[in-house]
Amino acid sequence: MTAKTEQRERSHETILESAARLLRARGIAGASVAEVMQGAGLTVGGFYAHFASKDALIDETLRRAAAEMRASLFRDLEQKPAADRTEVILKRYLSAAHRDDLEEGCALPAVVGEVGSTAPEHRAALGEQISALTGELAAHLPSNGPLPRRTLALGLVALMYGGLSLARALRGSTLSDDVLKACRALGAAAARAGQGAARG
Amino acid sequence: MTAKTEQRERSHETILESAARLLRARGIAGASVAEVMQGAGLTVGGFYAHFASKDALIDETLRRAAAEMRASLFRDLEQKPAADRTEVILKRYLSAAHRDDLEEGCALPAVVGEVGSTAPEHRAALGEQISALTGELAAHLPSNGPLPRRTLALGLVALMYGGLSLARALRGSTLSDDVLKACRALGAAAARAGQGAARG
DNA sequence: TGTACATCAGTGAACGCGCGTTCACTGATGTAC
DNA sequence: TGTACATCAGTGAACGCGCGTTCACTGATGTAC
Repeated sequence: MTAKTEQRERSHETILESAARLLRARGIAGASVAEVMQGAGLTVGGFYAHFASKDALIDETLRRAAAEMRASLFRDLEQKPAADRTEVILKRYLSAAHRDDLEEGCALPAVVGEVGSTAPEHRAALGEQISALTGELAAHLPSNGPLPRRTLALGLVALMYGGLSLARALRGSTLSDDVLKACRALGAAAARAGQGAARG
Repeated sequence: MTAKTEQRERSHETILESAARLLRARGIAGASVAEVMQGAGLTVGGFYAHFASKDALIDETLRRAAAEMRASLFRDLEQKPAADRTEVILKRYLSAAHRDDLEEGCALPAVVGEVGSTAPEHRAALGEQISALTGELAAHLPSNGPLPRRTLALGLVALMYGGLSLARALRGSTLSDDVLKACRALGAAAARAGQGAARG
């Protein structure tokens, strides 16, 4: 592999990392091509040698960011007792640290609203990532309750996303902390009920 | 009251209605002043005789839209048995009809993400409305369970917002319907558990 | 190994566009006498 | 009641700005002989 090719791949990677940071912190519209390139130590003009369009960049960044999120959310989960895993996941996702780490946390709060209103072109990429997250979460949930595993997982994804998104929007107030706490409690209650309501 | 004053008030109202429609369908950045005025049958220039800035318009529109949402969400609830009210609320908010009626439904999906990332200037207005919604919801929940009423209410608000927001973003796929259904099921399970877990 | 040419990652200025906001203006309504 | 002037809701063109995208170019790297 030539030095030129290496350089190119390194730049591509750096651009994606810069884009991920900006996407998470400022959303799709807020992550301008110029600023993404500046964050990668490059200038605007070179962008189109790496990506066909801003939309292509966003799709690729979305996929990357979601994969990173899944990796960190489910990391080392086998070490925990099966019965505790749901609560561990809820605690990780709905933590003050995650809420406050705008540049490295989950990208959904910055992206979902725009996909629903002004950026429907990213619907497919978002759908894939929501499916992947739900599937992986379902695999970590104990089975056999009144709620099908996938139903519980999909509901928990919506609850976690909703709670984090609201908590970020309300950052700085006690209401923000209350939202996180309430979602953790509600999620845990639902998981217990959904998995073993018959046990009382 | 003079004809001039009446005209002015009518215009103010029409602008707010147009703004509400655009805000719900396209979010804060997507609701441009020019298009809001056009939707009210007026031209751009006249806007600043009615509002100090776009931010002032958005704050006022947000308050109006949230109040309308509460009114429709809790309408005629006294007619339902107390034990069914939570599920009625979940069904109303997490319905396909609500998901598909972009211009008249809840404004939160179009607004929360932006407030969290690029429009923190509306944090206070949003916080007030989330508090109001949570308070009113809590008042409709039966009390005495392991989860405090307000905790349950706050969790349900996050779940409902999260579910509707995701369902709108994924509009057109079966996944979107699945999200609504899962959130209704999870919300109902949590409410039952939260209110009377001791009963088994 | 040394030279001449080709490649191509990245630069930086320019484009057309839509944005929020401003402002000189118009013309219907309201007021004073 | 009729006339002259004041008010003010709304118009429409213009502003400066940031956006995504294009493109002629530079200069270091790679290739051929």
